Amino acid sequence: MPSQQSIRPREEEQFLRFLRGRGLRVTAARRALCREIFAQHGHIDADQVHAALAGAGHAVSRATVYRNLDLLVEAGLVHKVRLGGHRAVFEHVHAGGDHDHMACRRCGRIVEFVSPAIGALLTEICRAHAFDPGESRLQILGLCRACAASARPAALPLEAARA
Amino acid sequence: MPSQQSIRPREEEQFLRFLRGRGLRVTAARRALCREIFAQHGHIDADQVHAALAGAGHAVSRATVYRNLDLLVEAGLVHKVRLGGHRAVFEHVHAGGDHDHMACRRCGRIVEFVSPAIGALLTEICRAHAFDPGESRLQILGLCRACAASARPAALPLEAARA
DNA sequence: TCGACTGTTGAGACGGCATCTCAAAAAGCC
DNA sequence: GGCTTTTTGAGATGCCGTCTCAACAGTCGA
Repeated sequence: MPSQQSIRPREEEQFLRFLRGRGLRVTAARRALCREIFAQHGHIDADQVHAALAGAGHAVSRATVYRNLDLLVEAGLVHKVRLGGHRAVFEHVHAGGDHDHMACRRCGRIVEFVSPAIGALLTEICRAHAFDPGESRLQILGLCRACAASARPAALPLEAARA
Repeated sequence: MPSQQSIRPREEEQFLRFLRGRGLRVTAARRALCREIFAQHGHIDADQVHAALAGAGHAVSRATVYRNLDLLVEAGLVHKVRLGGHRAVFEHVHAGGDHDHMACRRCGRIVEFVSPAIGALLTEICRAHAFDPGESRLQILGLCRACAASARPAALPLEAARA
């Protein structure tokens, strides 16, 4: 059984390898950002990364956060997800990979789900339309169990329309 | 066979009924905006609506366009779709309804597709997670047939990662 | 180890899209 | 027509993200 400690630095190692492979420089900001991202659980947005870095004593500018988040995405270590068209959130790419999201409109909670069947259907659909798929986003916006329970039953009936 | 003419005003009627039912006022701007939206085909963004109204001699402010597009969405006559996290586009809610989108990263073309199988899977997934679905967005970003053909074969390999 | 080269950073300006503000105008009701 | 309330327009504002450019700091060769 591998020690818990050995897990975290692995992504940093991968990132450094990615940087060197590209001829990019290994800077303090990049290491700190990578470490901070992988110290977080779940989904985190650029502002939260910015704040977390400042909190950890590694204040960097917003521009640097955005630039290096993009690098982490390019390195394949992090996914960028836009839920609801607003601010983007970032998440670790886990080994299991390939999941989609349900976001609660009320409390903002994000739940991940996996459906290999949907992936297969998408591949089929793209083939049928001669469309070369790069990336797919599947999001369900609605109410999580807790918020649905506390919502007034007939206040704002959520039409089941899919957009 | 119903005349072609009878089709378009139907949405305006529905919109006016929606407005009256809500105690909202029927204004020239609202009628013009509704008429302009349903005179367009396919997807149209707020700026295009704004320009179309100006072109038709019914200039209204951007704020009014946004406010009333939201009303059309609330009325269930129009869908608001965010593709790629950028500017939102609006489309008529057709009778067939319930479709998703493929957007070409190069030329911006939007192709709609329908997959009842995916709808059924989503319903199932939501039930499994006790999640009350309001709306789902499924988008595939990639290259349309024409753009894929003209793209350099191995220039920017599109990773098939799903985010 | 040192210096030079070149990529990276920070601060703030900037950009796109959307929303907010508030006085003036218009709709609806009597 | 007069009154009340909603809607509108113009522009400010906000949010999220990107760009600019001078100063800084990795990296590499000598």
